Amino acid sequence: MLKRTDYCGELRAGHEGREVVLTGWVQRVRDIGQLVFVDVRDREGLAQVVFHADRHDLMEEAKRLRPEFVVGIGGTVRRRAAVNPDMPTGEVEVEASDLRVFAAAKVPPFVISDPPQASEELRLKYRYLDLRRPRMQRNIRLRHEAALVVRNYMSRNGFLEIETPILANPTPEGARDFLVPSRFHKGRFYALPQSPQQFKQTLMVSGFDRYFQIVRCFRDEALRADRQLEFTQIDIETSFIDRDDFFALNEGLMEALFALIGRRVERPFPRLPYSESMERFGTDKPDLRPPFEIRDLTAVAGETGSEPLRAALAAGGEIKGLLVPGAGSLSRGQLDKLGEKARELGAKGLAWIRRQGGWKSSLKMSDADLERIWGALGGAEVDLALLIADRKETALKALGEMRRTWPLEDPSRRDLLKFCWVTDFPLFEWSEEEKRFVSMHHPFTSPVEDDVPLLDTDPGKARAKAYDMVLNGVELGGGSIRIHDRTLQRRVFGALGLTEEETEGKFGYFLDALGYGAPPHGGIAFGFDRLVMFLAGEESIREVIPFPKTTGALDLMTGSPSNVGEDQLTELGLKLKK
RNA sequence: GGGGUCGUAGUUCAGCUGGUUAGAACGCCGGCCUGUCACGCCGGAGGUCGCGAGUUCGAGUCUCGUCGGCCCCGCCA
Repeated sequence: MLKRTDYCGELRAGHEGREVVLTGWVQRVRDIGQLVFVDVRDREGLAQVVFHADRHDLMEEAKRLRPEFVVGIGGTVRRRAAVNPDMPTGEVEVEASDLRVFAAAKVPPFVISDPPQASEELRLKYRYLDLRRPRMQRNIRLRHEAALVVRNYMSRNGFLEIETPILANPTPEGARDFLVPSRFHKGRFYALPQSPQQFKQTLMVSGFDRYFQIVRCFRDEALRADRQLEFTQIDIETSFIDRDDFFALNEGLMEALFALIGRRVERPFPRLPYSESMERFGTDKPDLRPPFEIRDLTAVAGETGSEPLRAALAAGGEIKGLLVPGAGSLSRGQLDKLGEKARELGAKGLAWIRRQGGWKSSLKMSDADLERIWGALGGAEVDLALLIADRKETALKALGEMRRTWPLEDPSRRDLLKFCWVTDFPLFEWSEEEKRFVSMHHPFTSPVEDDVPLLDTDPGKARAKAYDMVLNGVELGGGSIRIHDRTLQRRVFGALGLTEEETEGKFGYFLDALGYGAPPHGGIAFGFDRLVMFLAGEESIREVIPFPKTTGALDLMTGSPSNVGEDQLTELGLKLKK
């Protein structure tokens, strides 16, 4: 057995004259007759190996090499006559004196190269080949390094990584559970955890004080570019917590993670209450890169003579405006397109104003009135004002979406890292489907003290001690200060419409635990895959997961999920319908 | 649950208002080539047009269904 001395991708001019042994996969063979060049690839990169005619036996063997053969090569590192500046190892090559073919390879269904020359479908079917691509090797390595940063950072800050069960209880709130039938107790089921929420809070009751875990979570919901059935969270919980200190801790974690890609992070992160985020950006995960935001024009518009605006006001609506810098030269067609988009987003219509070469607007209004609105928005000559008069939520949502998707006039803004905290979320939201309040975050989230009385009178108005960390319009993580008082926890369950029996059945042990001395505590959970995706500059979570499922929830490589035999079902006390 | 889009050599794609023998590039196979590095040159093989019905004298092309990929809405405490 040839024993490797160096990785292919690590050979440099300094290795000149050294006897080396390389192992790896054949990337490409260039046979030019009396001379054969073979590029050999391993996880660190490519190296060129050259076979000369004076070693006839070796060269004949080399001519039989094909892409993806696994080889070991012994030889001497030589400086190249003609340097290849496109290759990190381009200053040297290995003059072969030994060649071992460890394995031949079938012709691969696609060439291993970046960018991939195969559909994602094919890549997923032959994932083991796709993962050989340098880009995938880099992504998976980055994932490892990110996990290492998290573990080191958390441990340095006094946190213990503690494992929690994968076989847990179904939860009445939240996403659909993956169920696991119990063979010992037929008819009863475990559920895979949507998050270790109750366990980590229980660990706080047990006095572990500072917990974290890089942990797999499971949610049986539709898949997306940024969502998988199973995904990984950085789960964190601490006791006796000061919110400012906790925010700083998490900001420090981001600082450490983004240092992996050489990016500096501006701290502290700005904080904005949910209501402000909605008013200014029309979303609870604002992208702070675009340098413009939504303004309220309700008061100004009421003073104008515009019939449609006054009618919207009379109907209880509000008027919101978005001033888009430099967009004053849009064509009528483009403006019509925007109007159509606004209607798709649920607004009744979209009005616009611009002033290049005199006032122009879709609104019939006096110049004085236009001037008034323009002034309220602070518009300049080249800008474009967009107005929506509608129900407040509709107007904000539509303008927020326009803002979010507006192309940035300055491309360098795309590269900015704009973090923020969104705080004071509503505790509950009304579920039309279930005709009851449901937790916006989760049922263990503490209400803001002042709003506790609202639990009985007007639950929809109660605010929560919940927070999200948002980066460039992407939710990286969310958490809250938890309820550590048993009585308050019961009241919240009550407000959610859970009966005494349900509460006892699903959360009995937990309420009991809270009764034995629970410290004030809180925490957060980050989407680890999304973070790595951001670090890697990828558009899909599947690019940072070695073996992901398709959006149809299939594993194209293994064929999972699969059918099971009657025996196996019977043993579990299960019978398939139909 | 809903909407959009795609499916044609091994791969990535082209294929017009339905009409002769379904093309290109890359890859693959064979030959030549002593400094290549997307090597080059010459030659060759390779197709269930995802699958199933239907319309038609005739379907890769039109219709319906179905399977699969991707994106979005709902959903994702």
